[in-house]
Amino acid sequence: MPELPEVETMVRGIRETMVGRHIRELRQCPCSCRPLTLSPAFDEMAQRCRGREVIAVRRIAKRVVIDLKSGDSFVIEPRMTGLMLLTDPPDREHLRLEWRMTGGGPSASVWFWDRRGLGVVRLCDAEELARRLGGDALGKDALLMTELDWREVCQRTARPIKVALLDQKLVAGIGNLYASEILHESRISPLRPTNKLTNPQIARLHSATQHVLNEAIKYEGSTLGDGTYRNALNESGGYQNSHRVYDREELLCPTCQQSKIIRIVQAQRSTFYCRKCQPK
DNA sequence: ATTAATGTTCAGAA
DNA sequence: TTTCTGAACATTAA
Repeated sequence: MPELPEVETMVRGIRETMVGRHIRELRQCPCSCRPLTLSPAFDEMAQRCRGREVIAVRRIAKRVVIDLKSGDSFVIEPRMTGLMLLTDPPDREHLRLEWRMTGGGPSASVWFWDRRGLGVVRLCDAEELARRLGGDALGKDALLMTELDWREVCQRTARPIKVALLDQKLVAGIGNLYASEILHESRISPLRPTNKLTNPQIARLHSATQHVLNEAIKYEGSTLGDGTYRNALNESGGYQNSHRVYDREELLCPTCQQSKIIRIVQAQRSTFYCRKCQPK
C-alpha cells in the first residue's frame, strides 16, 4: 500500500530512466484485467504524450508525477497495489501500462503494474491536482510543513488525530501504516481530538513525521506480509523490520517493554498503539 | 463455500 | 459545514 515513502522510492527508481528522454510510445499491456482508470481515455493520452520529452520525475504526496516539456504531466496514483517498475514484474498478468522511452539500454521502458487495478493514471496539469491537497508531509522548501503550519492544521478539526492524519486535505502523504507509527513515536493517543493537542505534542508530531518518513525512505518503504510492494527493481523494502506498532497486535511495546500493542478500529481502518506510552 | 478484512480516494448522505 | 458511509477492486484468511 504505497504511502509517501514507497512513492518516493518509486520516483527515485524510475527517474534516471525517464528524465531527458522522450516518450517513444505509450502502450496498454495486453492483460485480461478490466482496464485501468485513465483520464483522458487511452487514445488521447497516448497521442498527447507521443514524442514528448520528460523534464522531471517527482512526488506529490502519494502520487508519482512525470512532467513533460509540453506542460502536461502524468499523475499516477498507485492506490493499493500499484507499482512503477523498470524490470521483472511480479507477474505479467497485471502489467497495465508501458512507457517506451527513446534511447538504448535494457531499461528504456517503465511499467505500471497493479494487481487490484484500483490505480488511476491521469495526463493533466499537476499543479491543479496539488492545489486540492494539504501541505506535503515531507515537503521541501516552499512546500515544507513548519511547526506553525501543523498548529494551524490541527485547529481545523475535532476528529481523532489518527483519522485526521489520513485526511489528505490536512496533510498529504501519510497513510494508515505510517499514521500509527508516527503517533507511537510522538507518544500521542490515536484517539486524541486533533484540536485538543498541546503545543509540545504538536512539536513531537512534527518531528516524528519527518523522522519516521525519512527512515522509511532510507529503507525503501515497507513490504508487508502479502509482499505486494516492491521497488522499481522488484525488490522488497526493508522498513517493516523497524515497525514499532503496525501489524504487531499482542506483541510487547518496543518502548516500555511492558504493555502489549493493541488494535482498534477508527473510521473502518485498523489502528495500532500502546496504551501505556500513548495515554489518552 | 461464503464472509470479512485489507487500503486509498471520492461521491454522496447524514 | 463537518463527518461518516459505501463503492471501486483482487486476494487471502477465517
